[in-house]
Amino acid sequence: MSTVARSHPTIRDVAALAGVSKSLVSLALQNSPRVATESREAVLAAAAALGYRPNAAARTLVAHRTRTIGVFVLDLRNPIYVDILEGLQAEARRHDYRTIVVVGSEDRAAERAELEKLMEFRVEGMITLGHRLPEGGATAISAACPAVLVGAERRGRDHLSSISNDDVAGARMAVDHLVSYGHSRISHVTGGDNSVALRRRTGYAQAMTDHGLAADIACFDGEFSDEGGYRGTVRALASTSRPTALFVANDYAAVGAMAAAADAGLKVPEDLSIVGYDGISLASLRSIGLTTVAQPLHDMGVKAAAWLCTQLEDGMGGTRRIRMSPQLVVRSTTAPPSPSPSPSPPNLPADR
Amino acid sequence: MSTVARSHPTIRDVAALAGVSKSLVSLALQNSPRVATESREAVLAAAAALGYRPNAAARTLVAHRTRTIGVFVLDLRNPIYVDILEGLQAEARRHDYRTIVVVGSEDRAAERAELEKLMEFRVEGMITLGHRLPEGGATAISAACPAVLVGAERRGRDHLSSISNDDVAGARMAVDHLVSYGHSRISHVTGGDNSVALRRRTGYAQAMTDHGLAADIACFDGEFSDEGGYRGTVRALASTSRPTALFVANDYAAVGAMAAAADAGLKVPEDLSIVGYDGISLASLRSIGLTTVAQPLHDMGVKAAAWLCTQLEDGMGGTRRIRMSPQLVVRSTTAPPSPSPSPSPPNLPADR
DNA sequence: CCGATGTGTTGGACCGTTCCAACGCATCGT
DNA sequence: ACGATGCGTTGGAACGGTCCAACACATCGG
Repeated sequence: MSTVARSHPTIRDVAALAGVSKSLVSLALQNSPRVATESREAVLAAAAALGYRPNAAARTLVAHRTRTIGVFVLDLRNPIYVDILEGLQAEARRHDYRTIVVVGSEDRAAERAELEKLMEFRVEGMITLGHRLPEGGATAISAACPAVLVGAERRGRDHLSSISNDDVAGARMAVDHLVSYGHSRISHVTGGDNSVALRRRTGYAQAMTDHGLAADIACFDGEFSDEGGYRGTVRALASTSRPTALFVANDYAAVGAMAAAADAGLKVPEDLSIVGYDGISLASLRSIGLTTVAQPLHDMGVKAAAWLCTQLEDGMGGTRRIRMSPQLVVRSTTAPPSPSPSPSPPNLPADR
Repeated sequence: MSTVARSHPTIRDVAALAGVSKSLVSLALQNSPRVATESREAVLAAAAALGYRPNAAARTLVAHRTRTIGVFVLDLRNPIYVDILEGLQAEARRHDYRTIVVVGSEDRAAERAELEKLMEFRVEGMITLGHRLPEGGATAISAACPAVLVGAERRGRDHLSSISNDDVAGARMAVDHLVSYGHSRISHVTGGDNSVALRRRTGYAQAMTDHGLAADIACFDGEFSDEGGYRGTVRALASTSRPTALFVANDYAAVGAMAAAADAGLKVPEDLSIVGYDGISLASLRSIGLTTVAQPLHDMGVKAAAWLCTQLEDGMGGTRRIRMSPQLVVRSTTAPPSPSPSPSPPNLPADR
């Protein structure tokens, strides 16, 4: 009892059963005011009886609209994208747009093909979260439809909208916070040489300078990951004038930094204060309680969708670059430096 | 220079430019062997010149196939679904199927509508990760197309395929591991009363009984979350015969358990061993290093897609229930119980 | 009684593809 | 010289909807 012939009933089948023309069925289903209540009910009943579902392909073919926007997400493992995605979908829904999500993949060719399929589906707009578009991909996309890049800042030339948090300002907040606690030997574990990491580094350096701590600027190479944060922190702690506080490029790396501190026998925050960046939910876990600079992730998603939808609705082009302000969230990994600067450094972890 | 008229060129435009008929263009683009090389090149050149992209809607309308499978994901915040999703997409791609993802939402109506759209798109099959389908949704879906439920075990009646890990066996692994370390006072912090949590609890009880530890069975109400694990653990530690080891219902809750242990002044694993469940990447972070029962997440995704695709390709119906074996991953939160069972319990955290 | 007006319904064109039957034209065997 | 064969190409039907012009029919005002 399950070798069902999965052929879907069409509008004609409904029409036949209801004893009306297919045109009338169409009208009735869009509940046009000009169909007689009697025939409307007949149509509805017939449709229900047959389990009729309109065929989206046929509809979009004639309507020339899909009311769909494509979303490219670099990496679903990174929860910041999930938060953004959520905001974005809610807002799109409000404007009566559907979203279809493509997840970035190791296999660049497959990824590219997937994007191509999106265009063949005739998505009306695109939003990318974490852009690592195939070379020329950005312009290829923007040639086909309006697009908004989230979490990326575009340099000058191309006409793509973007929306991002102000990394420079965020980094300054982190430093300001630590300075307000009385720290001065504040080091930075970087997130690599991508543009986001670079901006955070810049903000760090600027803030230190502004506070008259230019001499204490010290950056250690890290990465946007647990491991990267661990490695950078090991090096930072081994340096001659050991920092009393660390600004780490993102939350994952900050968690790695906490592990490195523990391995070095340092207590957080007593012996070492740590500030992360991003505000992922991991940071708020009880056993972590990381002080961090939180991006307005949900809001960034909302704004991105809102702007894209107005563009689509008003048919107006034009590019906008929105930059939003992050917010410091103080938890339990920061505190004033301990009064007694431990004179003999405790056992350092083996450098790996 | 950017008020582009975004009207897409059609196959006719290409034909006109190449000086051939639209039929030939169609043939050439599917590179049929029977078009002259000369005209093929003309077509390709014209298509490139115009930036032609086939219209997926038109294609599927006539082809009656979308080569697309719909995926419903309950909650992207839970990384186990992301792992499954990844495996699933890779496998689907191998079979030349595309996937389109719908994310669960608070707004049940919106969620339902989204699912409905999926059917209107004529996805050929469905996979659901973490089923919380609108009532009757499961059967509604299976009436429209073949479906596979991942991470759910179906009871008897309906004809839906499912694939899950063997929670009972996994829970036994956790207990066996702790027993092999010499623990006997092993308590369980539960994951609530959903079916998955219930099965894990059953496995725990069975294993305890098998080891002759039936008298030591003790379950404390928790939840699949940081908070839930914390609360359950606080209660477990307050019990008269304090456990030396804890089997916690999932990894998030286990992380909460670690926090509770720390708040109680207990060291993990010296004073308390903890085993989680799921094998999410959070568990492998340096500062956590959780011993856990890992589900073969990626593989579950692969198997789900593989089975669905064969069903679609061979047109054969029939339901399968696959149950896969989880695997114990030993890290640093488990150890033999400390020889001196601390006589006076240390300061307990305030119950909150 | 007739034209105007309005209400409910209908056939058919159209959207952009794919596919099929049929075509023109060389080439070939007899 | 002529039918058969093959290759390359073509028009047109179909897919399942939407929408428009046109229709039948009743009602109404003058």
